Amino acid sequence: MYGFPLESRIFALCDCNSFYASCEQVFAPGLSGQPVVVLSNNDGCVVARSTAAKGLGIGMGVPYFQIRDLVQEHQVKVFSSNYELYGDMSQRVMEILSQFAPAVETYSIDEAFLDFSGWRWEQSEALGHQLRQIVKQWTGIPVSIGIAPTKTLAKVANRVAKGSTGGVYALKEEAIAQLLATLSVDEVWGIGRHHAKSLQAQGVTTALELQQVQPQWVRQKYNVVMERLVWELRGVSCLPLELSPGSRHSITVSRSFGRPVTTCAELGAAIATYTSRAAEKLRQQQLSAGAMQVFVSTGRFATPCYRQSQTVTLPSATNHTATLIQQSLAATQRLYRPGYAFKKAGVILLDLVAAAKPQLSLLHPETGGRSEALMSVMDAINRRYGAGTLQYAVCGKPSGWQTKSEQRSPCYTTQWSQLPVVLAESPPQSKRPYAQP
DNA sequence: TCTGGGGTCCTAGGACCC
DNA sequence: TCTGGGGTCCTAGGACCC
Repeated sequence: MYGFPLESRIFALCDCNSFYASCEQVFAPGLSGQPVVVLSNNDGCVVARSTAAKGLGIGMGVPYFQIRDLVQEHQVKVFSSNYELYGDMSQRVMEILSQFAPAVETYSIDEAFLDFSGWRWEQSEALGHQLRQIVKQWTGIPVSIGIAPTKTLAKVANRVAKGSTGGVYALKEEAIAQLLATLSVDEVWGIGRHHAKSLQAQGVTTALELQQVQPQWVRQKYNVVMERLVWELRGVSCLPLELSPGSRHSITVSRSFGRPVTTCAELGAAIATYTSRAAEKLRQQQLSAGAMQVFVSTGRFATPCYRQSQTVTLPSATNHTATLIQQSLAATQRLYRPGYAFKKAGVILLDLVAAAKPQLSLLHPETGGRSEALMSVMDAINRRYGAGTLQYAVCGKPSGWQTKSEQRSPCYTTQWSQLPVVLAESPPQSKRPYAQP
């Protein structure tokens, strides 16, 4: 009806099923087929459910306290999240995919878009099945694969694949309209709660109706993002595969607290810790930040609600922990208001540029991780080589502002200070060298 | 009592300059 | 004293994703 671009493309979306829950099941084979849920950082909400857990009616994002009875009754196995494990498994899956597809875009920790354009439809489908089998065999992770002429349609196809026994579904041109008619508009990739409600009020309730709406109207009423989406639903590819996602635009570290925080000192301690972690990420990626944002807030459901942020332009781009902590603490003092119960805070590093100077980084010799002891050594090094002075010590025993998983984490109980420390000097990356003063 | 964390992109509106 | 328009840059906030 609308026709495809001359050079028609084929995209595949490979999505790991119940990814975090599947990872846990890989390392506890007895749990295969059992109800398993994984909780968010503070053991607050459900962030992944195995198929059996979904079958019990446990919803995504549901607060844990609401399902506690259900968990007991059905002996659901509950895990706190282990992002290092999931990151590692993700990498293994992505490596396998890159061996079998010419171009792979890692879209998220558990999803990748693949370019299948070189193949015919039948070949694509066969390749999908082959890939699915190999990923399962080599990593233990089950995946679903949706194949279609655009990324947005590949998302739709993936939903079908997830529901089918084969785990692979190819959406050909002639089947698009029929499938979209069965999909409600809020289930389309890129249509969130807000836009769905607004569209429904305009009489656009299914994905097919959205496909048939005038792109110009959508652009005027909403924005260019949704206009692209309409074209994509029509089979016209507007979202290319992003193979080399440019280096990060921002780095965030934020947490909600285990209990309400009311004093400025405690709030500062939390923010100093987050800043330290953010600076670490910065150095790992060989970047420096030109600005930073600090934000604090009471609980989302609290009354009165207080939510404020401060953006600070740094005198010069830096990735020194001490300098960044100094700035973040000053911002915290400006943001703090007595009388409020703070439940969350965070730090966002902005205006990232490639770090010009060689950066010193410390890694645990065995695990490659960090510890408080290492962090304080790192601060000492920053003090010696960097410009700022350390005003705040990032140490201390676990307390309320650490999450439950952090409190459980061995990095707060092991005496790593007694272990030898490895000092590595990484060469500068001069893609966009930062001007020397 | 207990409600995640880390990102991206777009737009509107204000400040500022010529 | 009165009166502009257009361009750019920046920021805050909204909306979306997993």
